[in-house]
Amino acid sequence: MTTIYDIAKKTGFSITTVSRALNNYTDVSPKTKKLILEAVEDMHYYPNSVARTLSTKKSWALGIIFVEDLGIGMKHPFFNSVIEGFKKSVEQKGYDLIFLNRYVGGEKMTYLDHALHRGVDGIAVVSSNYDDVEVEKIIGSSLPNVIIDSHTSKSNVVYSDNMRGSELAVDYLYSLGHRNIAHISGHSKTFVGLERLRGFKSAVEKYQLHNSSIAEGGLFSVDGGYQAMKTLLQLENRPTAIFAAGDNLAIGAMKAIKDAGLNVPDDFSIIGFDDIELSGQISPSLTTIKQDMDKIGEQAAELLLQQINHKTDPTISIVPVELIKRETTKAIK
Amino acid sequence: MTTIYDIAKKTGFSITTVSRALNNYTDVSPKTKKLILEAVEDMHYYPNSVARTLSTKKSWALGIIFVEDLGIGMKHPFFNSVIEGFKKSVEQKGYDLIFLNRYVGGEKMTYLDHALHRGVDGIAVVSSNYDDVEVEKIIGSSLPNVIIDSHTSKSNVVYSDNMRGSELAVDYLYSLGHRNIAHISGHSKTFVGLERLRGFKSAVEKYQLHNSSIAEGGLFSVDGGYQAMKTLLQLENRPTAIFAAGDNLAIGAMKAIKDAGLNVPDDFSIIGFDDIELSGQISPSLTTIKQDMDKIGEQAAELLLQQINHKTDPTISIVPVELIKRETTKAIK
DNA sequence: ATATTTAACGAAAGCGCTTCCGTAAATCGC
DNA sequence: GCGATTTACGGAAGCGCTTTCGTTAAATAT
Repeated sequence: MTTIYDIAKKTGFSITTVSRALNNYTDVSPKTKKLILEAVEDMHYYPNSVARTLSTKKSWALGIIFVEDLGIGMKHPFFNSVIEGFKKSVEQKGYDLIFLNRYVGGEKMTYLDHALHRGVDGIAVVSSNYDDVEVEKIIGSSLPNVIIDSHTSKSNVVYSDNMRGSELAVDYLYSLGHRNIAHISGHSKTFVGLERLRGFKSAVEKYQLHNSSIAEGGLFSVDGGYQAMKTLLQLENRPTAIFAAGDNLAIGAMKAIKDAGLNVPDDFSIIGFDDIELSGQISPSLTTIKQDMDKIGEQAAELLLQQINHKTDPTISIVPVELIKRETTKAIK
Repeated sequence: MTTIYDIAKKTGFSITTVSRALNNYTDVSPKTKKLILEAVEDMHYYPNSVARTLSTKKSWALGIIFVEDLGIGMKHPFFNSVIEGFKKSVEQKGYDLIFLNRYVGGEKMTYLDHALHRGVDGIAVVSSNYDDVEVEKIIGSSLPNVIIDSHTSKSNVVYSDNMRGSELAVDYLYSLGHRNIAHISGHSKTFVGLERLRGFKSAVEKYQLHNSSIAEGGLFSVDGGYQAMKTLLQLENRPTAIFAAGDNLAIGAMKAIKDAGLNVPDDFSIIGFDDIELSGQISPSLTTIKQDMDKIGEQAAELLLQQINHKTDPTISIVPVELIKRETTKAIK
């Protein structure tokens, strides 16, 4: 491995000058700078980021942790999209992304300790859980951070306009003539589950839809949606439309309907939330509230880098959602 | 930030002894070790991994780079599954995962340079491209590495038993009575595309299916499959079954068939390759050759760590595949 | 001409850790 | 009991950088 010393020896300058040349300091003459840069090229030198980090306290690395309940990790269709958006943004600014876990050398530690140990410049948290103690620690720390899909006033947060999404869904269903609209809700320990439910209730209130029912869908899994729909099917006062708090819930519901010998959209109109890849591919394709995952990732990156660079105050960013009309919704006859 | 010096000062021992106590060296008495560990606990000390890396040359971080042509990054359903498997395995061994890009401080550099710069202990490459010059550099370097889904004799590689997968597919189609089987191939610049094609040809040879045709599906995209199927539909001697080199290709083909007013599986039987999440959810659900992504990730982790720890020779690991029978295949009448 | 500023560079300390080498005290052999 | 090992610890160098503080020579001002 070639070091700054090798460059110094080859060019005859001191390591101080070499370092300065490399970092575009002013007090090094154009001539020697050129000489040094040539040597760098020749010897194929690249600075050791570890050494640099040790002396500058800046690692140019961002930690990312994500807590999700399905146990599918990176396969999570919403989170991986957000992370991709985040990754692209921060990479452009020269940051690397490092996935933090809770093990270091076989020993468990907190995410925060791990981040501190690694010396990351900031940390992005994607967490569905509302009050994860680990996440709380991060929020309360002095390490710059941004929280995605949860809420707190003490840190940067970014999430979709969940309430508005619910309204859009109910508005559309109402405009199609539906008057008995049910909601399959997300788990109440999740921020988004709560928000979407709140939005639903508010919309239902707006239209005076008093006979609307709500079924708990759990942790946004297909199976959760399936089970919730089954209870909805038992109802004597069956809904004609279902707004599910997540696409997977909606897909599960569709399965349950199919298994019951009924049809979407003829017997039930369905709207999901997320617009994951799958939703456009299945048949019938799912009408849904689209979250702009790329944008969420970008926003998270921006807020985080802002805090790192300018020590800004906690800010909150709410990303607009959009109704995507597809085949699972139909005017009532 | 508390350092080893703080612990030394508090306990009255030298930093040498503190360091030794922390690293389970033998020549420190149980008594002082206990004292030091208590102080560590009290002061909430955790070693600075940057400093440690600088002096030990071991970063406990693994780089991961992936090159994929669809531009979807982490959203890639096959790759993200593999990465998840890899991540889980290496995390257990105490390694962090760091995503390498080609930019450092705004300047472009090679992946290899970046890895060297960051001081990772090893690097995993998931690349569909057969002869990416960047990947070649990594393979040729002295940095431990493992290549997923490509082939080389100069490094560790792991991929599915692609040829066998093709055989399984054709075997099954043949057993259902199909005698005119077409293949929608993956791009010839990808290793897996080539291998699956090879397997297809060999199976076709085995059964003497001389009128089988092949359509180029390109880079495993849904649209590629759609286009390929359209050319297949023009054929005067239409196939009765299609084996696609990827699930997305198969899904695209199904779309084309549907758009042509035809039906799967009544008019065409279809088999894909991958078994991505989507395949089980669409309707009709896709019969496919399942790749064990978790296993691929695990194997990659194992080979890489082996090379890091014991400097083993390049080894190749081929992961078994499995036929998953679903609804897109049907016996010919 | 001399005094003063400026430009261009080097010495050395320091970031937080590991580890080689050395040494005093405790333990052992007989 | 005395020399030979062990045991338990500390000093100090070194990992590859950045940065503060000088220093010298050239450029400028007086």
